Amino acid sequence: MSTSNPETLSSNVIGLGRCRGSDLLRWAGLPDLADAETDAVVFALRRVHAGALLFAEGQPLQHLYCVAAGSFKCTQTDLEGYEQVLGFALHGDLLGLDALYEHKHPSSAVALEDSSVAAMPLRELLTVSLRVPALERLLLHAAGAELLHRGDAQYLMAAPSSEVRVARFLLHFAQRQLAMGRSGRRLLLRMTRRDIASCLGVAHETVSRALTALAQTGCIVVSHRDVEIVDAQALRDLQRVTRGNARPRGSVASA
Amino acid sequence: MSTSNPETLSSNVIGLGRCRGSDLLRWAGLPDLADAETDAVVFALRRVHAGALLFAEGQPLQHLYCVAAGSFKCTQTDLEGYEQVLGFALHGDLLGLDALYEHKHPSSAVALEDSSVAAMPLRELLTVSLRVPALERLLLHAAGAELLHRGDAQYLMAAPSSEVRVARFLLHFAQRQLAMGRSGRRLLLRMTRRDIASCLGVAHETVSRALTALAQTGCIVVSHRDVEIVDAQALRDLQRVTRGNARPRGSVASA
DNA sequence: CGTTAACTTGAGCCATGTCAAGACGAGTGG
DNA sequence: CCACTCGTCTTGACATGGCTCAAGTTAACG
Repeated sequence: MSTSNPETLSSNVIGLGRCRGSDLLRWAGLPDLADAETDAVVFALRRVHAGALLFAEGQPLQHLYCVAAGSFKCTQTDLEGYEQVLGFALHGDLLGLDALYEHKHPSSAVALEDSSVAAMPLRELLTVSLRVPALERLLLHAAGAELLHRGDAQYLMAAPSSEVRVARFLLHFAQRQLAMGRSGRRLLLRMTRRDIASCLGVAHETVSRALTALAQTGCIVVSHRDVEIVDAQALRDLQRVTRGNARPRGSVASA
Repeated sequence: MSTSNPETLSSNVIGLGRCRGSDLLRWAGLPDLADAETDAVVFALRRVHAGALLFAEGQPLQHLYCVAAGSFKCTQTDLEGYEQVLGFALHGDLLGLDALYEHKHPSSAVALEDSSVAAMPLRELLTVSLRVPALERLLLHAAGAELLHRGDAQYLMAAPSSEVRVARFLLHFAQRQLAMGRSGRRLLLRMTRRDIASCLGVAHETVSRALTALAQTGCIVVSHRDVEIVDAQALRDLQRVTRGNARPRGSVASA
């Protein structure tokens, strides 16, 4: 185990049994809505060990979950058993929203590391949210955020070249890390290359090669799942490159 | 218009200036929630001509819209001006939900044909939904549906071969047509090949070729934007084909 | 310390993107 | 009603990026 920095880890909530509605609002990016009323609403925390399933495809919707600590991958399995990764959930993200249609989970959530979530019983949530407008706002805000993430994912997958896809993925991930107060340079990818590949719609070998290629240009430094973004601008510039003019031809862009 | 059952067809609402909350519930697939209370809630209908913009990227969120008649494409434009198609909205779908995060539209909606939408002022909606639980349910149901669509889109884009992507697209489209009471065999694609291509993450020429290829196998009959699914099972069978065993031609004896 | 999964790297070939040209259809104006 | 124009769609030719298969290395875990 290499992780030794306890301050970024929200170990304080892990182990405690519960959290308040106002906590969720803060985690989700709506601190202004936290008040005495939402303080009064409490939810149970639930630990999920690395690799464990939070909920599975096809299960009836019982709870919505809010990521308190750790991270998850959301997947869908097709008839042939191929696992499609839809996205990754970090601190403050809600899990299970896509089950609101039909009240049945269309996707699974698997913890990528030891994590904890706030479990929000749907039945209770629906009645309480009528009394507490802030909770309704939270749900809609989170749904909007989730839709944004999916849109971003489509944008990632639509990139013309695999190298661009990986570059966009890293930038996107850095952006989210930054939004939750962590470093936007140092990325700890908790998911496997295969997960990333599935999410981007390429072969996992291609992700490997793209990372190596990006590292050779000096944009990033890669060490296993530890990625440092050295030159974010260079990464962004990559995106305006299409197949045709992909070759930098040794032209050193005036810096 | 050939459809002769006036209940499913919403041509009656076109031209009329308004519709009721209970109408929206029925369109969205929640007929059981329609009652006197939701009958009392009225929204303005708004006509949108073919090719016209319903809302544009970056605009502040004023209304959510529910498609009463016609269809729309949802797009996102990146820095270089490339238009990414995120999906298509049909009768009963809500538009603008992804703006609930930040109250700013991250995507645009363009009518693919002469259409009409119910305009739901967000401010009013948020207060009224506290009184009328059915409306809150509608919002969450629609958000779930939208998330499902996005997930499906990712699944489409993740297919290994372009032929499979197009096959999945057709099946998916047929499924949605069927869900709203139309034929699941006869598809009228209101969008251009280029739109489909963007949505699937391939070149528009590739969509053309894939359609031709599928037509040659006899699965479908294509005439311009009019597609008939002749053998749905064959289309589905295609999906279990990966690149390696795509052409099970006379298996070549290992050289 | 042994076993397994994850990751990297290489080689070859096919699908698909790019470029280009032509056919078709819809809409417009005379 | 026809001629004209523009955008959409189709088809072809070619180069190449990325997928498949395969082997080797490293890290993780019991």
